[in-house]
Amino acid sequence: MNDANQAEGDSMKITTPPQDVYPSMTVSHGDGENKIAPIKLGQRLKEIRKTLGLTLEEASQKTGLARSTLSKIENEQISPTFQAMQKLTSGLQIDIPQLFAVPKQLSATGRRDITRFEEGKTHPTSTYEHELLAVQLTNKKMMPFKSLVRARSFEDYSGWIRHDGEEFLLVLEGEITFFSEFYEPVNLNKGDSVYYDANMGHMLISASEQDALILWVTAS
Amino acid sequence: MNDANQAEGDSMKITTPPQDVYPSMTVSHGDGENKIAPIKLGQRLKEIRKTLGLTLEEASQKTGLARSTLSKIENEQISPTFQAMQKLTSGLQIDIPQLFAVPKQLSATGRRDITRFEEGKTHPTSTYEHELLAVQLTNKKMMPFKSLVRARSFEDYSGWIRHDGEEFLLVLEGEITFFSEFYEPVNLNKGDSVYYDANMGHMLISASEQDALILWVTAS
DNA sequence: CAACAATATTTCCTTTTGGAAACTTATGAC
DNA sequence: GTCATAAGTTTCCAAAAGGAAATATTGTTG
Repeated sequence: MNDANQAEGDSMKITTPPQDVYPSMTVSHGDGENKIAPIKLGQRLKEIRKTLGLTLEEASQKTGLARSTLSKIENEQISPTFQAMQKLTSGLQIDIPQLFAVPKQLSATGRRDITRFEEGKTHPTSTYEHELLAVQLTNKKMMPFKSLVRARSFEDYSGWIRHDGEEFLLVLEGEITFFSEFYEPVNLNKGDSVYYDANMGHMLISASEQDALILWVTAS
Repeated sequence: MNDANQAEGDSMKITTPPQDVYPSMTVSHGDGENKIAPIKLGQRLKEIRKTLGLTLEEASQKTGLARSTLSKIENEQISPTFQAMQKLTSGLQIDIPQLFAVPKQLSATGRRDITRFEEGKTHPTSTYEHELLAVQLTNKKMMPFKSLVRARSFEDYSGWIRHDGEEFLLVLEGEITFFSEFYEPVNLNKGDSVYYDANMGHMLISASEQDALILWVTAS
């Protein structure tokens, strides 16, 4: 289906998308492989402690965990409870993500995930039917998903939807009414879109008899 | 046994978008800017499960943890072990930092920008006809735009397009062939989407007779 | 609202963790 | 080398987590 003619174009128009769109051009080649390595908690913890120049006894004092417990954790003899991990991280002044930091998330170049039509991960709720896209990639900057907005009424909701980040919404099919905390409701038809701060209360309903289909992208 | 903070529960349960949506966390190591003081792990987990539309039973299947255990974790009756948390995060496809993300409440500026169908800011090039959306908002986390893809062959380009950030693409009309540096070309039809690291060279052409229409969202 | 099904919580018991102390292994001084 | 001391590991037991099944709660249908 694809006769990829790898022919390298000579010199034509360099199609550079609108300037506003592409802030900076960084050409960096990465490995191209994005592996989620298994986390060796104990090992990692030991490294951290050593780096800090602490003995088990000192670490014990700082964290409030017993020497023996620390030893066992480091040697992977036990799996610490969340509670213990909190003591660890606060006592040693490290933050949790650091503990779990997958060594090289940095050069995450070369990731790609295709989601075919209606083959996303669906998550039905009473008012929406969400279809998550690109679910194979984690740690994304954006979260795209489609939603089937059921033809219902305002009363189906118990309050504003509100969450961190910004949201972009595009109507793919149908017609919706978009409510938001600081603005009047607006009707959005197929092709219309709205970009808003998701901390602002918002919600939407299908404005017509049929269900509406929208695309949603969120970034925090 | 149950100091149970069930109080605020009811009126707050709203249909929020899927959880992967809220990365809101410093992914990379680095400083300790993170205040991870009040983590309500159970509460947070419950939210996540709900937004994924899962029952305890289903979550149990996916994670391999017993229903009862999940329940107890969600209700903060036990402090899960690291092992349990790993099962949780891998089973539910969430990543750990996310679990600890402090839902930081920042000033909700309440910005909003509606772009009506075909009323964005157009930006024609030889290969595309871009239509920028939500142009009235500056300093956005995401840059959404539609593009009419005119390019028909590889030669229309002079090389890979490459820029900072991540990109999400959804085919609105027509059919395109998506080329990328580290993968084989793929054909994408209406409704298909792809998410990729924009540092990876990429480009696309219309695969059919007509021009294709796509939605593009970029975040850096 | 009874009856039923689906979901969530609690109980009861087994397995595992966490801690004090005993034990073992470095590291040094003499 | 012996002795002394610090660092790390293992033992043993109380306390807490994890799982199966019972119980409670919620939601649906006639």
